Amino acid sequence: MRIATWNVNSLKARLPRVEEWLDYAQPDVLCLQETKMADGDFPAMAFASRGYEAAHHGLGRWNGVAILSRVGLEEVRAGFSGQLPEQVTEARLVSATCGGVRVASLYVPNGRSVGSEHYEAKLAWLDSLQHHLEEACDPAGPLALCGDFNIAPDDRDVWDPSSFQGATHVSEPERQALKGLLSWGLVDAFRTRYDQEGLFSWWDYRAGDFHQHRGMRIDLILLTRPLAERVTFALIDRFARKGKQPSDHAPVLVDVADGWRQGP
DNA sequence: ATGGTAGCGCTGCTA
Repeated sequence: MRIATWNVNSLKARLPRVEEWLDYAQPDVLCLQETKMADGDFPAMAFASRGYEAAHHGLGRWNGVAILSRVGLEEVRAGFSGQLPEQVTEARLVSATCGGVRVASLYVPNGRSVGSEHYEAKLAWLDSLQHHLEEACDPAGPLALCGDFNIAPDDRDVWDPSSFQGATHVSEPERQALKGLLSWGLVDAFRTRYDQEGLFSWWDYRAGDFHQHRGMRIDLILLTRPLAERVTFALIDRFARKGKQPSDHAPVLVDVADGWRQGP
């Protein structure tokens, strides 16, 4: 099964690029973030015509997450476990079961600056995600947590660690929150295949950062062990960051070999 | 150079 994630920075602006990418990358499941649209504007037909069912959770001009699947889409849920619909004020998490895998598409708050109220809200959101895992998920089951985590797991995931002193995305509390998710029973799938530095998934639009190789790896696919043990291929598709009207993020994909379905 | 670009939507916010 090929599982992918992509922060598209407006699905309206990016739809032609997403359609093109679906056609050549052929993911079985694609998680999208920052669709920046309400559910009523979601272009479901563009995906249905390619064989993808879709679940979208969006409230308007900010955030917005979706899951596209051509291997089934069941038990769709927006927000955290136990969260009532009226408690969901930002569209940052949607989950569904696709081909036997519980898939979550998530968009962690940016945090803006360390110590700000937005930063505290980011840490609180990550804490809610941790509780969601503990209450609603099973580390022994097939689970894929995909999305824009707005955290670079390690110094090798940023272009220049010294220039990120005191910045968000690399602070110790953020990295500890990510480690908490991993300790629960998740594996950073990309790192099962590559250990080099300088492999990024996001580059600021400004100052020519992409062409200067100034980026960060903040878009992650976290898999429970039954899936992580069967990763055969992983890729950050930098070609999708080039050309006409690219997102500032590249898609990330992993292939998981069959066999994890076999239970005891 | 404390800069720069993109998206939304129409003013300034978000990233």
